[in-house]
Amino acid sequence: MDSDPIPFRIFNEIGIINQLSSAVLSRVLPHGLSLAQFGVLNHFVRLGGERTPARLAAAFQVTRGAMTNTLSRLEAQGFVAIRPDPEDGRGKLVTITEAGRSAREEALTILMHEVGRLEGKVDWEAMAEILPKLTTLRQILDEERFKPGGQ
Amino acid sequence: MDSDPIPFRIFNEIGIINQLSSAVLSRVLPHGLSLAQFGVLNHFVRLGGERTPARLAAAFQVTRGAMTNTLSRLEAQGFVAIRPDPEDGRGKLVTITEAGRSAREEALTILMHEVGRLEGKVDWEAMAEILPKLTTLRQILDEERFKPGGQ
DNA sequence: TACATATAGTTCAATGTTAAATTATATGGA
DNA sequence: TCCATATAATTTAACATTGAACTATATGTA
Repeated sequence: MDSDPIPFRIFNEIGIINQLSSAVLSRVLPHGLSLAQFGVLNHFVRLGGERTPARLAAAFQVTRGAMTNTLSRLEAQGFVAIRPDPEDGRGKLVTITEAGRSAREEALTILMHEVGRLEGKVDWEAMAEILPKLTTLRQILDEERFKPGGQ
Repeated sequence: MDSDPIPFRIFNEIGIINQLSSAVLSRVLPHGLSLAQFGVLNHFVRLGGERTPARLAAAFQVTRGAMTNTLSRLEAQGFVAIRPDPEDGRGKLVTITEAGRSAREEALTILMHEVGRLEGKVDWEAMAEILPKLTTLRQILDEERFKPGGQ
């Protein structure tokens, strides 16, 4: 591993961190929420308004099929409301419900508590410093079309 | 997103980078290899010798079920050889075959080429600097039992 | 020795993802 | 207006993963 080229080592560490963190976080989420589902609720709470499924899929860098699946489950639980787009017969408009807000609130509390377990172990100051570099890398991968098949 | 606590922002960026990078890398891999399969072949080329499935599962931080699946596919393609452990009736011993070495070699070349597309775009010097911090975070998550259900 | 417990590996259902095919609606030019 | 093309969303098959249940073998202790 030490002998691997830097890019491979970076992608490898990132893959493992993602595996470890998402396994735990999704395990503690309430209401059977997945991380993807929580992400959508969070998105709505912070940005407000309505979004088309296509726009959500783009925001989360997943295919529309994946977003259809996520939204169906959220709708089945009553956490989002979906209506036809009055201005585009092909489209739909999604928004969060009150139940969705409550679920997101509860989930956020639990996630914060779980992450709190790492307090004193992880040097979050150091992590804050590397965050911009991660963001830059993410943006480059995104722009470089080093990304899923655009559909 | 800017308003999220640092840990969430870190895990979020890491999740997206992982999604983008693994989607592309697995798409270009030859012989229908998955990243997990490539990882196992790579492991054997670099470390040599034989390993039990359990040890491989631990090394890659996946469940044994997942490793059973990965090894079955590798064996079906003739890329690894699996034999009973002569010293433990429950166990098996896995190693890479010549065909596996060739496949890994070819895959590595293709992956390097794909990553090469990012040359001049990504500042790998900066990435090399954050690597130790990622490694530290990964180790903490690992030790903290902030990890999948141990089985 | 015998039994309780631990460990190795497999199998299964459920979930989330991609990629491709499909249906429905928009849009822009001939 | 008509048609070619683009876009929105869904559906489906294939796949990797988890977590739990299961079988088989080891190990340690009474």
